[in-house]
Order: sequence, then C-alpha cells, then structure tokens
Amino acid sequence: MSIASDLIRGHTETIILKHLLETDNYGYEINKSIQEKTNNQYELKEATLYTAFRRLEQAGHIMSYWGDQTTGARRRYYSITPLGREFYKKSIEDWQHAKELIDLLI
Amino acid sequence: MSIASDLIRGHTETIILKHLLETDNYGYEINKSIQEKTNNQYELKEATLYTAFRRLEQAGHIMSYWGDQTTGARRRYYSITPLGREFYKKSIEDWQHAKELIDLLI
DNA sequence: ATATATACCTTGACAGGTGAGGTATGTTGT
DNA sequence: ACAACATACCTCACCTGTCAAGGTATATAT
Repeated sequence: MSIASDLIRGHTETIILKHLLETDNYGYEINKSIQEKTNNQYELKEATLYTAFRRLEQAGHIMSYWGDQTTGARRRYYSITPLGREFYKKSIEDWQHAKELIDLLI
Repeated sequence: MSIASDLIRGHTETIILKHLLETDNYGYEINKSIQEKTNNQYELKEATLYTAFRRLEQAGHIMSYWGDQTTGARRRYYSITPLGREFYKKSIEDWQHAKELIDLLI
C-alpha cells in the first residue's frame, strides 16, 4: 500500500529538511532512508527529489557542495541553513494545525 | 491562521462527500458549514468547490438535481451515490495511513 | 437607488509531482 | 570479457488540483 501524491504534496520539502537537521546528506541516501523508514511504503520520485532541492536552495533553506569522493559516483551534499530550520519548525506547526482541521472536516 | 493549499489538496473531495453522508446539500451551504466548523479558519474557494463537484459527478460519486425554490436563488443539490460512499470510506483509510507515514517522516 | 447576501458558473494561470529520458562510475555474476 | 545492476546525478514535457478574476441572477435591507 502506497500513498497518493496529493496527500504527500506539500510535505516533500519538510521531509527533506528533516533529514538534514542532524547531519548533511545527499539525495540518493536521503531517498533510501525514506524507503527504509517507511518499510518501502514510500519513496520520493527522483524528479520530485531534485526539483525540491532546487526550490529549497533557491529559497535559502539549504546549501549544497560536492563531496570529494575518490571512488564511485560523485555526490552533492546538502546542508540546512538557519532559515531552513525556521522554515522546518513552521512547517511542523502548520502540519499539526492542518491535521486537526482535516480530521474535523472529513 | 489559515491552511496551505498544498496541505488541503486531495482532501477537498473527501470533505464534500462527508457533508453529503447524511443529507443531500448544495454548494453554498456546504461551504458555509465548513467555515462554521473551522471557526472561519478554512473555506473552499468557489472555483475549487465547483470543479470538485464536476469531478465527483463525472466519477459517479455524487449525483445532482435542481431544487424547487419558489423564491431566492436557485440551488443545485448533490446526493452521494453508493460508489461515493465506498470512495469516502477508502479516502478515510488512506488519510489515516498517510498521517502515520508523514508523522514518521517529518 | 445601492449595497449586501444568496447561489450558481467558467476561464486562464500557476505550482508541485511524475514519467521518461539522459549521463557517468563502480561492483558483481557468468 | 561482458552484461547486469547499483550508485548518483540531472532535465524536460506533461498532468492535475487550486485559485484569482471575472461573470449571471434573485431577494432583502438601508
């Protein structure tokens, strides 16, 4: 059992930011982590993942740099900014609030 | 404090169906009911409301008929179908599931 | 007369998600 | 040696639901 796009929509950025709160990380690894956490019930589509990174960087919520892999494919690491942390906090509050309203209405 | 479009997206149809479970109703009244329930924290935009009605009718989840108002503006009443009830039930389950996954990920 | 409330509707723009395609490196199986 | 797979990135065109902005029509209150 999966999850509909329209239900996850709007959470993509929050999910990514959550994965950057403690350590920097790169796209592929973040997505694998999502799959593991959800027992393969959910994964971000690559196009969704990378466009979200662009939006977040554009908005100043994350910053990126290339890892110095001496072997294997190159990795672009992302780091959350102070602004990104604020945005994350606000998103969590919005979600708590939205949950209540939706539960009230459906 | 309001609620972001992207967080409510995908719930519009469920919200409408919920309002039709017990009695037939019409658009304007349904929207007022939503505002009252949420203490004016949320309302469906008219365009959203009416396009959702079209989708639901197209999908066979609701049926419509004109009320016989002798005075005042005409009303188009909507009635939920058995298929609509099934869809509603499924949507609630999807929501419960989505909530868990989102809470796990953010 | 004018404003407000009721009640419906459509069109075009916008934004996020996605399918389908691409590039490149390293490892594992036969 | 070669194929297949895993790792890791990226972009473009398309789809869908929301919304701003416009419209129509009737009844009531000031």
